[in-house]
Order: sequence, then C-alpha cells, then structure tokens
Amino acid sequence: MNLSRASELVPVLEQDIVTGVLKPGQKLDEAMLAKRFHVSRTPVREALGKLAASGLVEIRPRRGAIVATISLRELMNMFEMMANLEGICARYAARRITPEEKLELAAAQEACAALATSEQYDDYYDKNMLLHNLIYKTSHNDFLEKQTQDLRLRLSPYRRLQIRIPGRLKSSSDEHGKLVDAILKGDAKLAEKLTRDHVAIQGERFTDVLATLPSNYVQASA
Amino acid sequence: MNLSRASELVPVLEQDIVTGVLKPGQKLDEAMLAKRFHVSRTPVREALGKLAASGLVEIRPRRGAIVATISLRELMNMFEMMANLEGICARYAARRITPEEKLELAAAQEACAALATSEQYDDYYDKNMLLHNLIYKTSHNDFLEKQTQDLRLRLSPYRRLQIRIPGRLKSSSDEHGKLVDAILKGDAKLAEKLTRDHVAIQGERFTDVLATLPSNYVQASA
DNA sequence: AAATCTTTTATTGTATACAATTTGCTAAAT
DNA sequence: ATTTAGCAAATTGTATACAATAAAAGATTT
Repeated sequence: MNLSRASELVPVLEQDIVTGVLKPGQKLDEAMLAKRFHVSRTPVREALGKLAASGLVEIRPRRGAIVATISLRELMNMFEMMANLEGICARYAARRITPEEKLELAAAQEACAALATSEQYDDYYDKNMLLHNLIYKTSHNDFLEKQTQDLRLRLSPYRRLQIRIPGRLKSSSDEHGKLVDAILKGDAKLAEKLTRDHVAIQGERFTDVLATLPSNYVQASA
Repeated sequence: MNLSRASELVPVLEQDIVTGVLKPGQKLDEAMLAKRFHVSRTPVREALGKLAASGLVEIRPRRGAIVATISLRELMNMFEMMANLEGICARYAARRITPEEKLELAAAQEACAALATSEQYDDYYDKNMLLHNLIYKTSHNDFLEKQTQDLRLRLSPYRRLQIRIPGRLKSSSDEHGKLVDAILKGDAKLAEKLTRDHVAIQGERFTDVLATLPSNYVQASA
C-alpha cells in the first residue's frame, strides 16, 4: 500500500530520535539524510515536515531542521499530560477489559516483575513498554491509545534517563503489581489514581531526573 | 519569521476544513490547490502532508488527498477523548486560576449566557468557543491546552451540527454556569465531573447527533 | 447491449534545477 | 586582540521536469 519513499523514512528517523541515536538539538541536514537513504531531498523534506507536525522535529524557517528540544516548562507539562492520559487509559481498561485481555495483562506484568530485581535496564525498559502499551490498548479507544503512545514516544528520549536511577526498577514493578490488580478487579477509580501517581514525576524523583538531564537536551530559556 | 509559502497554506486549508467549506471526503487536487494559491505543487504537497499528520487530511498512496473522513467508531472515541481532555483542563483550571483569570472567565460565561435564549447559533458558537479556550488556557499547561484545541478543531466539522438541536443552547449555557462556579470556587473534582458530562455525547443526544450527520461525513465501514 | 480488454489521459511521487537566504570565512578597522 | 564589514560557500525553499501509477475513454468481444 504505502510504498512511497517519504513515508518509509518517517518511522526510521522516528526510531533514531526516540532511541537517542539522534539527540535533541542535533541538526538534521537534508542533503546528508538524502544521501543516507539514497533519495533526493524532496522525500526527505516531506518526512521532516511530518515529524515536525508530530513534534519530534523542529523546523526553523530557512535555518533547517533539528531534533526537537523541549524547555523545562514544556517537559513538565508533557509529563503531567502523560500521567493524565495513562490514567484515563487505566480507568477505561478497568471498565472494559475482556477475559482474554486479563490473561495477557497478568502475563505482561509478570514478565516485568521477573526483571525487576535484575539490572537489565534495557530489557526492563522493553517489557515495561509492552505492559503500558497493553493497558492503552485495553482502554478500547483507538484514538486515546494512539495519542498516548505518541506522547510516550515524544517523551522517550527523556524518559530513558529516568529508569536508571537506583532502586527505581523495583519500586516501578511494585506499583505495576498494584495497578494490574486494580484493573483485573475492575476498580476504575483506583486504577486511574495508581497510574497517575506511577507516571507522574514528583518530589525527589523530579530533581533526580533533572540532575541526570544533559543540558543540551533542554532549551536555554524556560 | 515563518514566511514560507507552504506554511501559509496550512492554516488556510485548515480553516476551510473546520468551517466545512471543504467537506469530509472531498478530493484535494494538488494542481487545483497550486493554481488557487499561485504556487507550485511542491509547497501544496508539504502543506497536505502536515495536515495529514494532524489528522484533518487523509492521504491515500498514489490516489491523492481527501478531507479526512471518520468512522462512527472513531468519532465516538474522539468525543470520549474530548470529554476527558476538557475535564482535565477544568480540573487544573480550578486549582490554578488567578484572580485576573477569574474576572475573564466570569465575563466569558456571561457573554455566552446573554446569547443562550437567542437563536443566533453562529454567535453563540463563537462565544462558546472563547469560553472553552479560556478554560484550556487557565489550566496553565500549554501542552494540554494545545492538544485539547487541536482535537476540538478536528471535531468541529461534526460538532457544528450538534449545537442546532432545539433547546441545546439553553441547557448548554446552564451547564456552563455551574461549571464556571465550580472553577471559581476552586472545586477541581466537581469542575472535572461537570465538564465531562457537559462535553460527552450520551443517550438521546447521541442519536440526535447521528441523525443529523450527513452520510458522506462518515466512512462506510465501522 | 453489456462486459472486458486495450489505449490514452491525468495525477501522483521523485529528481533535478534554480533563486533566495543564511552561515562561515577573510580582511579591515577600532 | 576583538569586533565589524564584506564576500564566498553552503543550505533552504520553490519551480519545473520526468517517471510510475491510477483513472478514463475507447475498442473489441461475447
């Protein structure tokens, strides 16, 4: 169906950005990207335009594209939004989960827990993402699911730093346990509250994240 | 700053779509648009790509762009999301509103109420939008504000039909009154609940909206 | 006459060409 | 030595050219 060159570039660049291969603030030279993908500048520009619309790339008129940087204020706003979106997903998940989904969810949670006492951060990161995606899906609202995933994607360059903080894996996994229980029991209110608290960056954790944030990841002015 | 041709087209086309000048399903011929705006196809394509990323336009590979159509299921999902987003805005607004904003909010509410008993639907539509936008802004979360506005924009081709239903103006305005009171009092919980109920399309209202929906506005398959 | 196949036309997607602006460099001046 | 001015090179934004695909029209067959 979608065999256009431009649309093939989007997910590749997206992946490079969210995994940190291309870092916030880094210049995205059109000619360079054209060479890398063996296409002309035209599809490259189209791809960059789409990434800009999704917020991962920033296009400064006549001055080229860079991987989007975020001000501290924006970052806080986005994390706040994320906590709310995931909370909504959990609430609907608790109300709408099917018997088959209950099995999947329990399995995903156990996969996470199994890695919680290890120090395999990348593996935990992946399993953790699967669990969260599963909850989004269980909301049975495709639009909500996509919006939540999109925001998670946009935050991932910043989120990846967070998980490495000592002791975070264990406490994260413990919170998952309670959350999944709430969803399985159909307690929507509790599921929403637990999720919001789980995702929100508050108090000490916030300063921890700030401290580990490379200075070029955020804009100078707030 | 932003003097590129392509970026000038985006808001114009956007406006045409949300106001219904260009209707869902309608073909967007590149050559025609190029002629209309006195530019080549290149900036037209870039503009269409961006509108596609924001969801207002649908690009079918090798078959051109159309104004996005939405399946009934998607429409329900989007209205559900909208109710939640506005609810979050109201909750934060109640917690964060400043004294100056209290005055603005009260004024905006009264402007709405003044038109509630009239049949000036378009005027009410505008004042209503101002009030809602003000609440988004009062959330003091720019990201949440923008996401909520974007979704409202996307829904506006469908929402405009809704307000014409007899008696809707008055009941909408009454709900506003209670909502604004809750925000002014700082009752975040109540503000969120009232907003969700206000925005959500439920029960009879849902079938009313369905009945007034032109069949070509929605996709055949659900 | 209806349906299917072939040919023509139109439209999309990509590459290249060119104009406009910005950036980097060199040189002069304070 | 640092700053400023002017020039050169590189880069962006738009237009045009061309190739690939889809839509439309016409011809042929049943």
